[in-house]
Amino acid sequence: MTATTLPLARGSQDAQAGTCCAPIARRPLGEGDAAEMAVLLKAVADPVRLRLLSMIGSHAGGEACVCDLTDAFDLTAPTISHHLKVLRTAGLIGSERRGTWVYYWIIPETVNKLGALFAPLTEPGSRSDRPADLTVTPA
Amino acid sequence: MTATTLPLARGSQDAQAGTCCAPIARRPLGEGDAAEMAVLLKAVADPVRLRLLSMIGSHAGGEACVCDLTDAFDLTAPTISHHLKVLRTAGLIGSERRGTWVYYWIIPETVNKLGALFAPLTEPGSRSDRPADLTVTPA
DNA sequence: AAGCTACTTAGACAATCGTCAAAACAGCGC
DNA sequence: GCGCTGTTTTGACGATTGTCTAAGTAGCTT
Repeated sequence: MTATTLPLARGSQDAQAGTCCAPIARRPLGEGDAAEMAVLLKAVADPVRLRLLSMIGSHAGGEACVCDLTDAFDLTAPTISHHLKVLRTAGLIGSERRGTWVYYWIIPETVNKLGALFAPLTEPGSRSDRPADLTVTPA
Repeated sequence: MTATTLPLARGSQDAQAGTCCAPIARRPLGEGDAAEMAVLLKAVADPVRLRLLSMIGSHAGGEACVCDLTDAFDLTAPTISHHLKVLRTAGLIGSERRGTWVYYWIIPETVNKLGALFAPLTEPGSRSDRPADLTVTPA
């Protein structure tokens, strides 16, 4: 099998690649968008998968073979393979077999969705620290 | 070797608030940093908690009481309370009781850690040749 | 104080997750 | 072909998670 591309269909209003929704504190996340992003987040919410993703993304040449990854962990090969499958199913990485080894690379569009979700709000004049006070007088 | 594996959890060396580590594809994530970020990500890797966080962060006044949040879900109050506790334990939100109601607000420093981790990949050609000096606006 | 509302804690349950050992699959070299 | 190495699949196991009901705590109003 070759590089997998997850359907991840029906993003609400994502006309742009690498974006699903507005930053988390900009506007309430819709039910569908939340579900979609949760799938992505579940895939990275594991220390092993986080390190795998990071090792793949920062590896020279932009890709890494499984043999490069396994030694860094105290886990069996099937477990590493399982984690890679989770990342691949989520659309975070792609894979391809070339001869003996299988290579993995990051799919930046998907990673960028996460970055966009937690993008800092640079919008001035809004809260972002402690609650104002009991005086809730909106402008 | 420097203190790469500190027994006390405390984060590697983040003098910078709202930042834990370099972006995920910049350099391999350390074991401790990955564990720390995974805790944060697990807290957010749920559609209900994602929406809660978003509803709180985007609520007028910068805070929301539980009564504002419960109606949006088809879940019992204890379940909502449980999810809020998970978010609060992770340091993503703060809470305070004022009279009858309990108010929640976002802690942006923690959310920014997630944003920094998935910061967009800029130059796909050059990696790890710079010591990752991202400077987040200190609020 | 008694009753009411808002919210949290405690305990239980099925479902999912992370891990492993064993087996299977895919290429390469002899 | 046969054996060897690299990677994935299968099946199983305990641990964790999301949800509920029931009961508890905190504050207001009478």
